[in-house]
Amino acid sequence: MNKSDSDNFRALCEAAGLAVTHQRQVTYQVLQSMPGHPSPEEVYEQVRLELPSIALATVYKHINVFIASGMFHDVSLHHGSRRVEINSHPHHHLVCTVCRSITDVDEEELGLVRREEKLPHGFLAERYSVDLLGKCADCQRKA
Amino acid sequence: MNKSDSDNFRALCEAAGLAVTHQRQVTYQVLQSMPGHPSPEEVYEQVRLELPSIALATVYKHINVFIASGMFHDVSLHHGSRRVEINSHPHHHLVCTVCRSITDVDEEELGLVRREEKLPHGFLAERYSVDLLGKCADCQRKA
DNA sequence: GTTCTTGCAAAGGATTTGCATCCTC
DNA sequence: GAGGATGCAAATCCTTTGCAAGAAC
Repeated sequence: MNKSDSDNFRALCEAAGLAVTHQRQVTYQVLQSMPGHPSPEEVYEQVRLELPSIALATVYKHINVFIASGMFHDVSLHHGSRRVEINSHPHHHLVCTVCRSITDVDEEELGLVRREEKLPHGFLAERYSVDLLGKCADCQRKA
Repeated sequence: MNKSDSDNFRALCEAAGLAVTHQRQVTYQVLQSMPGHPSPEEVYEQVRLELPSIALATVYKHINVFIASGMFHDVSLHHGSRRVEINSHPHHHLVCTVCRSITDVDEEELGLVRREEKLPHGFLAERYSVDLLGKCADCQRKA
């Protein structure tokens, strides 16, 4: 990690009220260097190359505080457990980032239009699902 | 369950190659009657009101076969474990329903436009995330 | 009668927690 | 030095699996 990256990380930690530890710094740097959407296990495997004695639980804690501080995001903001979609009408989801509630919105109600164009990577799309991430009325009131 | 619902369920089971059991029928009917996006636990609680001796594992099996047969869907099609979003550029996801791979697409590349309109339920949207569900090039080739 | 399904208990995977020790601030 | 962070092990949560007994075809 060069000096400016390190300074940047210090600044992020200060803003989030986090202590700057060597382990945290390595986890952060590994995350920045990873392509795609790694799982905690995969991050752990990479971090372990540099810090062989780090614990998986520590990497989990790092990921959790990084996400809580907004340094990274979760790919999926849905609940942790499986959820069954019952509504068979085409619709999308209002997902509250505070209470994680999921509310359906009918496709027409959303006002979202997709121009017919080819998708990259030769991907064949069958349907699409939109998550609008924000705050539900209840959580706005409480804030 | 009235006669036409019951006939409908029989037809769905036949199409999917499933035996019509009393437990399955009750689980199906409970799912149809539930609002929102229930978890397997929540479905189990409801089914248990009618069939006190049903096992949670059975409800899990029911949900799995129903989803596999397309009678219901999963709310989230992402991987089961947590995934970290590293790409900080506004983008969306191509999600393969076969191999569950997730590929990023830049916002501009997607050609999706949202008209500025109010959202229902007083929801305050901060950002939105689109999942395009379909088959990736690899899985199309293999099929 | 054969095959599929159920209920139970046990196993499995993912994630969190408690706690003693160690490191930042 | 006080408070937060680490590593370890155990605990917890969610989900699946193996299997004997029972029900559907």
